[in-house]
Parts: sequence; structure tokens; C-alpha cells
Amino acid sequence: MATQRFSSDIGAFRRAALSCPIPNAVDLIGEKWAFLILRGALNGLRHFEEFQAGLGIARNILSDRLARMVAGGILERCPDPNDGRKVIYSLSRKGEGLLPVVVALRQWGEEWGHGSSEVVLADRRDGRAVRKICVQAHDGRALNLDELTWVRPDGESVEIRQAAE
Amino acid sequence: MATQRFSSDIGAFRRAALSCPIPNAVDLIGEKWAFLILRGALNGLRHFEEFQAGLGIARNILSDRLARMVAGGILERCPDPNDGRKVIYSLSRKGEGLLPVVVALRQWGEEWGHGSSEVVLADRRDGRAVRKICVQAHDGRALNLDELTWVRPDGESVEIRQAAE
DNA sequence: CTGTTTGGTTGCGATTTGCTACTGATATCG
DNA sequence: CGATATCAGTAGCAAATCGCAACCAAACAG
Repeated sequence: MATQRFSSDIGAFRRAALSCPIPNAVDLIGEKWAFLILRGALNGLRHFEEFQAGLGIARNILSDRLARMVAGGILERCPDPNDGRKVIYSLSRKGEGLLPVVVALRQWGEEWGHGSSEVVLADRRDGRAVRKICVQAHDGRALNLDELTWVRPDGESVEIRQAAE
Repeated sequence: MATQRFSSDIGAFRRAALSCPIPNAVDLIGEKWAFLILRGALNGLRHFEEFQAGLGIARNILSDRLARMVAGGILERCPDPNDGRKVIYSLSRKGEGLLPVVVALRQWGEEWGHGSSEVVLADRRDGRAVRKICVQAHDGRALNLDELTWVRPDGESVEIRQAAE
């Protein structure tokens, strides 16, 4: 009945995937509008109408996404104390934690020609552009894909990639 | 006719958004399956059946996403020279450039409890875990949201966030 | 030649999108 | 105060997309 005869490392991959946080994370912000709302929030958008006009998103979709992001702890929803009609959607600490993801994606887009870099993100202190985000070793050295492995916290190595040629 | 009377900074936001690479980038990988395929590819998955079994994705959807990612230059598709039935999907340099995005999202998920860190990404040279990815100033200092601004390449400051409030 | 693996495609019902119009609560204007 | 405008959503509905299952042709393997 040929139970499992995988040609390479899907077995290991699936096992590792069980504990991988990415699928859950992707359910929260791995969707066009959710990600654009996040970008908007990082850039100071705070109200329903601002998101709607700023992103050009349909109102029912926006409503749904905001609710999900609030439920997911990325955004916080509170009535505007200065104007009873308005609601303020602000980033939680968890939401702010996504800054590196958004900036990394932006830098990737710039590097690969998905839009010009007319403005660039900079350190407010001195106005100098931020560094290119990269994966860094313990000592700060930049690492690329083939310099990485998976290890268990005890230091034991685990092969997931490279298992298959 | 009340043309534009935005209460805060959507005007500036929309202007900046025109040149922002994020919407295009999001069209390419800002979707659940595309992102999971990317993660799979970074972890060594290479064949159609591997992705299908590894991710549990429907075959028609997988087919569609692979084609899009090839068209978008993230993956490269080539027939396996050793087996005429197989096709190898491998990351292009552009695709590998997304490594920081994926790792940053994974770290965020770990930090905020979307999955355990049974295995951790490490420097293959010494087996030590990689650093937490963050936005860094020119001198390597970690920067958080409120320490950032937008500047034009000539150094001229541009207010997008913080314009409101 | 027979059976299996691989990488798809096709059909179809269920879900999700996105547009437009509407509502109800609160503010602003005169 | 009364009329109007703003804000944050809902409601309805057509069109697009998803996801399952079945099917298929080409390329091996025995």
C-alpha cells in the first residue's frame, strides 16, 4: 500500500512545520489587505476612513480585517475621546513587532524593482538611512541561506534543508 | 464639492504610497500559500509533489501559485535532468532575497506565541542561533518605530507618519 | 507490456471578494 | 435649535477565487 516513500525531505519538513510559527503568523497578516493595513498603521493611519481612503479598500473588507487584526492582538481599537464618532486603531506592541518584517519586505521590493525609492527610511537622530536588514550571526556577520542550519535549543543539529541534496 | 479635506495625513500617505514597493511585493507573496511555498523552498522543497504533500495545498492552487511565482521571478522552473517526469522549482536570487522577511516573520511568531521554538535557525559555522532581526541605524544600533523618519535621498526630511497628532 | 510516479488540468459547489447603497450615532454650522 | 456632514460600520448581490476530487498524458520501473 506504499505508505510513505518520499523522495527527499518532506517528512522532516512536515515534522518541523508542526512547531513552526509561520502558518499561524501568515493567517494573521499573510494577506494583501491585512499587510497593507499594517503598513498604513506603521505610517500613522489610525481611523477607519483613513485606511479606507488611503488604501482604496472596500468598507466591508476593511471592517473584517480590522476586526481580525484586533482579535489577533495586532491592533487595538478604542473610541476617540475627543470625538465620539471616531475610533482609533493603534498598533499594539505585538503589532509594532512586525516592523522588521514590513521594512525587510520594502527593502526587498526596492532592490528588485517593484517601486522606486523616492523616500527612504532613516534614523530620526541623524537622518541617515537605515541599514539593509539581513540575517545576522551571533557576532553580527551577515548570513545567507547556505550558511544556515536548524538546531535544537540544546545545540543538537537537525537537518531539514540540505537533507535532500 | 469638498474635494480633499482629510483630517490627518492620508494625503501624504497616498502620495508616498505611489512610489512604495510594498503593494507590488504583496501581490507577489502577500498571500498565504505563496508565502508558505516560499518557506518550503527556503527549507529545501523542490518538487510539485513535495510542496503538495508538505503544505497540504490543493493541486490546482499549487499549480497556479508556482506559475505566478515563476512569472514573478521568485522561483525558477526547470525539468529534472535525471528524471523526465520531475520538475525542479528552485529559488532565484530574487527569491533568496526574501530570506530576511521570512526569518523576521518567524521570529515574530515565536516571540508572540504562535508556535514553539523547538528548532532554531543557527549559523552553520558554529551552531549558534542567529540574532533577532531588527531595523538598524547606520551604526548598527537597533531602532524602533518612533526613532524612524522618511527622508528623500538628498537628505531632505519628509513627514508621513507623525504628521497627524 | 503493465503498473506507478509526476505534474499537471478540469468541473463544480462553497466561500470570499468588492462594489454600492444604506443606517445610526455623533458632531458641526447657521 | 434644526439642518447638514462626518464617521464607522452593515446589507445585498454579482463576480471572482478556493478547495476538493476526479481525470489525464508523459515518463519511468520491473
